[in-house]
This record gives sequence, C-alpha cells and structure tokens, in this order.
Amino acid sequence: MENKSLEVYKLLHKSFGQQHWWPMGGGFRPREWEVCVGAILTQNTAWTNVEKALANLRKHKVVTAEKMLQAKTNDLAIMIKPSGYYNQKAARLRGFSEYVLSFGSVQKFLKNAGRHDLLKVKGIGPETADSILLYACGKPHFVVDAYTKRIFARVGLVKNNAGYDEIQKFFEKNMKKDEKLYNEFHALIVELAKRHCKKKPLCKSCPLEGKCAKRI
DNA sequence: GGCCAGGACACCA
DNA sequence: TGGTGTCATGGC
Repeated sequence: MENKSLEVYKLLHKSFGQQHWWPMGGGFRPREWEVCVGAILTQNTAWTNVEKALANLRKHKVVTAEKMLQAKTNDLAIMIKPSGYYNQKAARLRGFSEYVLSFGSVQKFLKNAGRHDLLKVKGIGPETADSILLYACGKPHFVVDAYTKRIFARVGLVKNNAGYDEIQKFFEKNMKKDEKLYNEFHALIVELAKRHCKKKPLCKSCPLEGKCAKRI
C-alpha cells in the first residue's frame, strides 16, 4: 500500500525544512522538565502565551518538579497566568510533579514513564501524554492535535469524526515507529497550520495543493 | 469587540 | 457513549 502519511511528511519537509523543535533543536535546548511543563501549559493555548508563563517560572526559579511542589498553588497560578486557565493548570502542574517524583526522580520518570499510567494523572489527556512521551522521554508516540485532525480529515486520509486513538493508529501503522520522524512530523503540521490559517491562506503555494485550504 | 489558540474534565441524558 | 459547559489569557 502506498504510504500517504509519509508522502505528506515529505511534502511538508521539502517545503518547510527541518523545524528544530524541542528537544532536538538547534540553539535553545530546554531541559526535559520544561518540555513537560510546556506540554501542560499549551493545552488549548497559543505557544506565545506559554513562553511568557515559562519565562515567569524561570524568573522565580521554579524550574524543577521539587520547586513546583514547594510553591503555593496560588503563587504558581500567578506565575503561569499568561498561559490562561491558570488555576486549573497550576493544580495540574502540581499533580503531575507529584506523580513524576513518585518515580524517585525526573530522570527515572523519563526512563520508565508509560502512557497508560500517565493518562491516569489528572489533567494529562492523550495529546499531553503523547507530547511528554515523545518530546521529553524521546519515545515514539505520535502526537495528534487539533491541526492533525483537521488537515488529515480535509485531505481525506482520516474520517471527519475519527477519534484520537484512531488517528494515532493510522500514523503509527503506516510509518515506522521513529521518535525523530514523529517529532518532526508534528512540528511540520503545526508549521503548516501557522502559515496556512484562515487569515493568510497559502493557496497556490500550499504543499498540499490547497486541499487543506479555508481553515485548518 | 469577537475569534482563536499545539485540551481536559465534569456533568448529564 | 456522546454532547455540552467550563476553565481564561493575549494577539490579531
């Protein structure tokens, strides 16, 4: 069978080039812990707002799971306020920190984390879990976000009403389980969505030949 | 001033 | 099991 998902990957990669997303990236390589925090803070939130929240956490030196548990939930909420849903996310960050430290250390968590148990942590859904497993733990879990659903439904590779697991299975079945490939693919999908949104459609220069036009 | 952004969860029928 | 409301800031 012709591998359509890989074909889309190649088209995007050819058009946009290497994305250098964390933690593989070029200049700035955040520590794995910050990748986990970013995955939680970016829930339904623009990344520019997440960066402001991360900068506040660095400014107050709340840069480890231990520090996050030591901080008061209210103080944590104020630090992450720019990322929105701050009360909810402050509680989620503390709950996640507690879970991570139950492994003994962040390094042990990164090595031994499993999707099934991660999903039991309050505030960690499928996308956040897979983002953490892929970008922090370096394990080959394909991340399915809202862009992935819209784009691949539009080009006709997944059903409009397909659920998270179904879409993830589509990619993981059709491509080799490769952490670097999944990392780059997800980054390219986000890049396509950024460049080709309702306000500034790429139209003629869209790598998917306009099939994903209108709104991604 | 409205819409949207790299979701998840509680609640209800 | 699926649909709906809620959480909330900042950029355009």
